[in-house]
Amino acid sequence: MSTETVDAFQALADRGRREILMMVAKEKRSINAIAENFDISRPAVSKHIKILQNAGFINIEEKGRERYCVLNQDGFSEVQQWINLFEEYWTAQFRSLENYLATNVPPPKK
Amino acid sequence: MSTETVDAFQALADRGRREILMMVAKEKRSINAIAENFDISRPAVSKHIKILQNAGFINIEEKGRERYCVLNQDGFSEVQQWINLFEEYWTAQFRSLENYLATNVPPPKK
DNA sequence: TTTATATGTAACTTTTTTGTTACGCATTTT
DNA sequence: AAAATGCGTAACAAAAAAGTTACATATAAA
Repeated sequence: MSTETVDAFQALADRGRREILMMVAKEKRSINAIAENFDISRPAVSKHIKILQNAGFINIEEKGRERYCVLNQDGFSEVQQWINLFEEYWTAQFRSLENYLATNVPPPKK
Repeated sequence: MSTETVDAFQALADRGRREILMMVAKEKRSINAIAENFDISRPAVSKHIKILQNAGFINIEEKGRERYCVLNQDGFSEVQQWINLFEEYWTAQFRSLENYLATNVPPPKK
């Protein structure tokens, strides 16, 4: 795992990482607590978490020898913003459908 | 490229594929027209497009020997829905911040 | 009917990702 | 202080993804 990924979409490409985010959304969890819920080894989970952290999806709260993961909105916003770039396209599509219906389909008689 | 990917997030993991979507959002394009805008070979682009199609991001309109790519909302919706799963988390976060401010920070004197 | 164009696909090679084990280093616990 | 716990990281191995070239096929143009 090239743990230095910073790309939000690449970070989400892995099913396991998405599951980690779901888990952490339910409640703050330590790295080991997360690893217990997966089949893969703890070091592997550790790397996934680093990737998620670098991509801005989670923050780490250090507490003694434990490190708790909490969600970070940054990564989510980045994805959301990208999705929003297409907003214009869909509304244009919708308007052209609307227009088509208005000119080609007779209105329902009440 | 294991062209059979169906996972929306995996489909978006590749920068080039995201760029293809942006291009197609601007205007309907044939496979070759898309390939001309990339450094990679046409067959590589062809595979990317198949992946995007399988993941529900684009539809193909066949027209003679050409194949035009147009956006398909399905893939985008899938991503959007996943992002929305975390809605609850952020509103809870917000409410707890609100609550903190209300109980710990004095109101500004007008 | 030749020739050119648009595209798909198979067979590989190269790069990236993902995962593992082994080990090190703090911080708790006993 | 000694043992146990929580975690990071280096050094691989295995698997998946991405790209290439070579070739096949169908449609359009000459």
